[in-house]
Amino acid sequence: MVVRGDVYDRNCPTRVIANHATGQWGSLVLGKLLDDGGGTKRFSELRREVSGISEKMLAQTLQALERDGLVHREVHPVIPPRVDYSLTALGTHAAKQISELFGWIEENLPSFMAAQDEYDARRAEKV
Amino acid sequence: MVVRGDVYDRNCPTRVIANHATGQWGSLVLGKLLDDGGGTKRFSELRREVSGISEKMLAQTLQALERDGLVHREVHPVIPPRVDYSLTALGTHAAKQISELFGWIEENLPSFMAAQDEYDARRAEKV
DNA sequence: TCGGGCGCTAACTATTCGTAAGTACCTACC
DNA sequence: GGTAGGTACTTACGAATAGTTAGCGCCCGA
Repeated sequence: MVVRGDVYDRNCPTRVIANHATGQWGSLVLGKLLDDGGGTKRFSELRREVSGISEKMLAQTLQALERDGLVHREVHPVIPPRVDYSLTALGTHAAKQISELFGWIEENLPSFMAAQDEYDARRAEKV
Repeated sequence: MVVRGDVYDRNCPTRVIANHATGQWGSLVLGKLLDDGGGTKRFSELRREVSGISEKMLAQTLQALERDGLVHREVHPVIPPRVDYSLTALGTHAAKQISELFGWIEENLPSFMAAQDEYDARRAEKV
């Protein structure tokens, strides 16, 4: 009787949410929003801090995360326009997990690079 | 002097690895490989268990994960062909983090669905 | 002998993505 | 006073990426 998702089922809505949260841009946006301890960030701040993201993808990503209830969006009707983004309780939990994983990957970069070199070397000698 | 990655830098190799590990298919493959406690899984097992993945994407995903040193690939030269995939030490750690996040998302599916409904309702009334 | 499974790969197509521009308004500078 | 820049987006279009289909050589069970 319990309602529980299953990411391994292609028809489960869980998978869509997982993709938003762990996707290329979603994960980075969540990570950056966590950075300043649950504070708020503006659209243009995120654009600058998440290097390489386009305005289109940032807008699209933020909308998906907002719909999933991971991010809170607050519009201030002033000129120039000002919109603040922050993590919800749900979003904070997700962001912490992602951020932890990313931190671990960053620390272990040398191991990954070594693995890649080894792989490429093995490939080269077999050809 | 410390070599450490930065996922927020578009030129850092860390980002590529993060994308492989958290991407749509990579994350699910890692999760499934973790499922049987570090055992091995065959190509066709993964294809069946990760619902919706195509053979092309599974092959591509496994190659990327192998190159990054997250997955170990062992070929048995028998007929019919048999290839076993398993997690490396690096991969096990990553898979645990992903799996934890996915489990949490699965448990909280109702919260996410509620957030989406609320978002959609707000949208509808404003139009 | 016919279908199916094994682990891929190659060719083709649909979908998504990134790039560049436009929007409407304001501030600062020369 | 005219131009350059900043705000938060949206739209249009070409490029990259993902998914679909088919094929490979070999074997097994029906």
